[in-house]
Amino acid sequence: MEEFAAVSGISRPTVSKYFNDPDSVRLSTRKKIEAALERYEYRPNIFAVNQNRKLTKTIGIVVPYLADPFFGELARNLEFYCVEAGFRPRLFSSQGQQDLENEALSSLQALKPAGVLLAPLGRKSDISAIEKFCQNVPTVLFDSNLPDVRQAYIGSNNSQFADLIVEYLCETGEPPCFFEMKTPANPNANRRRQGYVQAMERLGHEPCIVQAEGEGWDFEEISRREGARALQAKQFKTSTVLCSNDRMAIGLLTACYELNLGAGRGVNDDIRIAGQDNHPFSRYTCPPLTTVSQDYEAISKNAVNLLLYAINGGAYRQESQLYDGKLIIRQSA
Amino acid sequence: MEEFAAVSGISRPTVSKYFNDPDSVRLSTRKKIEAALERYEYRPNIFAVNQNRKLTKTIGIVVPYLADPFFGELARNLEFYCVEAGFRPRLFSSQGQQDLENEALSSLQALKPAGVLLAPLGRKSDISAIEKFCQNVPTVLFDSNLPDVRQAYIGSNNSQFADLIVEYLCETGEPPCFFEMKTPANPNANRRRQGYVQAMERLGHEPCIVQAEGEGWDFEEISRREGARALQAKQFKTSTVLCSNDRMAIGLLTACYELNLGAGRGVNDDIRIAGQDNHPFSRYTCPPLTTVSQDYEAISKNAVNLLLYAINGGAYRQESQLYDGKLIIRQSA
DNA sequence: GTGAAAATTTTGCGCGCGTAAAGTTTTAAA
DNA sequence: TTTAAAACTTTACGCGCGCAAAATTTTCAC
Repeated sequence: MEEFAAVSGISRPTVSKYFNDPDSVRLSTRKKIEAALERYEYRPNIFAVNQNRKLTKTIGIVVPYLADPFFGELARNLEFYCVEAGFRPRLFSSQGQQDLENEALSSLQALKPAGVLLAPLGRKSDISAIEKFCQNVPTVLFDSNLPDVRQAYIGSNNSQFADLIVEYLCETGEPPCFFEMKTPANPNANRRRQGYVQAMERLGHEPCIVQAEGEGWDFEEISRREGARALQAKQFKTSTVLCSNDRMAIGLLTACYELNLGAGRGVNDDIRIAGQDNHPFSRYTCPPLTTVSQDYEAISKNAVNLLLYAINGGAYRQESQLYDGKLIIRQSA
Repeated sequence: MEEFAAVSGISRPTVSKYFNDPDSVRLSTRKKIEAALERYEYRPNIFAVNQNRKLTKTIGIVVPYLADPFFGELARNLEFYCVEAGFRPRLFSSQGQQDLENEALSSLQALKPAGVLLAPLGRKSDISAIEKFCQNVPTVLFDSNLPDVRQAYIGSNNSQFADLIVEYLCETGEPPCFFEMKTPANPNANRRRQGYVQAMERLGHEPCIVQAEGEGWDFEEISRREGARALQAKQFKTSTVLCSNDRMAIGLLTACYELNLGAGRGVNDDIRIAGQDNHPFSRYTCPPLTTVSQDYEAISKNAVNLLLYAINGGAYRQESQLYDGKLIIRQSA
C-alpha cells in the first residue's frame, strides 16, 4: 500500500481511507487512485486489514456437514444475505467431527469476525468451547439448538412439522409409523418424534416408532439397510411411513424399490413414504417426495438479520425464533 | 503470545518455536509450555502467523459450486489428504459466479497458501486472472481443465467414460442416445459427447444427440423439464439414454416417472437411463443409476500429491493425469 | 484577500506474530 | 573439570495494514 500510494501520488493513510469508503476522499483524489488502480492492480490484503480493524466485515458460517446438500443450500442462502448486507461470509464445515468444529471456531476467532452463524454438530459438540466462543463473538445458532448454551437460535418449529404431516397422512390414508435414527445427531429429531407421538395421540391413533441403528452422516445408506430390515420384519404396523428427515426417506424409497414394493399414493401402491425438510433432492426422487418444507428463506434471512442486530449492539441472547413448515404434497404420500 | 510466554516462564520466541515444532525445544521447556497451555488455553492466531511465514501450511481448495454434492464429496476427500499431509485446507466455493471465483483467488493470495487446488468454473472463468494467479501460487487444476492456462491438471479420462458405457449399453440392449446441456459449463461435457460419438461410430451405430436448453447449476430441473419435452417429442431415437452426467440422469428419471414411463433394465421397462460421475446420490435413485464412476480416490489423492510435489519445488506445470472411470452397473440400465 | 472548514499528509503506534543475529545458559561429551 | 555444542533469551526488525492526533494544504464562501 505504501508503494501503491507513492505511484498514485497520494499518502498511504488516504489510500487506506479510500479502500474503506471510496466516497470519503475528495473526488480528485479518488480519480487519481482509481487511475493508478487500473495500471497497477493493487488490492489490500484482507487478512492484514482484519487484523487491525476493530469491527470486521466478515461473517463466519459454520455448518456440520457440507456434503449434505441441505446444508449446502442453507449455506448458499446465508451467504447471499450476508453479501447483501455488505459483509463477507466465510464458510466452514465441521465434517461431523468435534475437533473440526472447534478448529473452525478457533480459526474464526483469529479472523475477528463481526459475527458468526453456527449450525452446531449437536450431540457431538463441545458445549463449553461453544459457550466460551459465544461470549467473545456475536453468534446466532441455526438449524440445531444447543439448549445448554442459551444462545440466540433460529430454526424450525419441529413439533409443528410432525403435527402438520401426521394430520395430512391420517386424513388421506392409514396413520403413519415413524422412522428415525436410534441415536440422532441433534435435538431436532427428538422434537420431531415427540411431535409425531402427540399428533398421533391427539388423533386417536397408537404411535409406532421404528429406529435405525447406525452412526455417522451416511443417512441414506443406513436408512436403506435398516429400512429394508424393518420392512421385511414387518415392523411398520401400517402402510404409511413418516421419516424423521428427507435423507432417510430417500434411503427408504430405495429399500422399497429393491424389495419390489411400490411407493406412492396411487391405489396400486404398497406403501406411502413422507419425509421432512424439503431437501434439494426430494423433488427428484421417484416418486417425488411428500414432505414438510423448512422455510429456508425465513430461516436464513432472519438468522442474518438477528446477527446484524447483535453486531450493532442489540441485546439478542434471549431471542429465538421458530418457523413453521409448509406441507409439500408430491407423489410419495 | 507475549503474555502467555510470561506466565509460562519462557521467552516469546521460544514459545513461537514450540508452536512451529514442539520437538524443537528442550523437553523441560516443552513441559513447561504444555502445563501453562492447560491452564491458559492460548492458541496462536493463524492469520498473523501466516502473514509472516515464508512458507505457509495452508492449502486452498476452490470448487465451482458447493451445493452440488459431487463437489462436496470431492472437497471432503481433498481436505482429508491435505490434513494427512500436515496441511490446513481452506475451502472456497465460486457458487457459479466469476466474481466469486476471482474473489476466492484474491483471498487466497492474501493467505499466502503453500498451494491451491482449483476446480475452475470453466466457460465462466476469468482466464487471465487464473493465469496470473498460477504464476504466483503453485496450483493444480482438477475436475475441469483450462487448456489455455496450460497448468497441471488432474481429472478423469472423459472420452473413456463414454466409450466404456456406450459399449456396455450396446451389448445389453439398444444403442444409447446422448442427453446433455446445450451450453455446458466446462470442457468435460464436450469430451464426453465426442467420446460418445466416436464409440457409436466404432460400433457401427448412428449417434443421436439431444440437447437441453437452460443456464445455471440447476441441472436436475433443467433435465427434468427438457427431458420431458424431448421424450414427448420422441427425440430419443432409441429406448436408451446416456446422460452427460448423473444429475441430468436424475432429472430425466423424474421426467420418466411423471410421464409414467418405466425406467430400468427390466423386460417390462420402457427406457434405460445411464449417467456419468457416480454422484453420491446415484446409488439411491429409483431405479438406482447405472453410471461410470469417477475415481474420486485417485483424483483427490493424486491432485494433493502433485501439489505437494510442486510445493517442494518440483517442475509440475506440464504434469497432467487422467484417470479411467469404472462401470457401475445398477438397475437403471 | 481573508478565514474557517474540509480534506489531506505526516507522524507514530499498534495488531499478533515470524525470524535473524547476538549474547547467555544448559547439556553432554571429552 | 573443561569445553564445545545445543538450547535458550534478548534485541530488533518486519509483515500489511488500521487508526488517531497533529500539522499542513486545499477549498469555498464571504
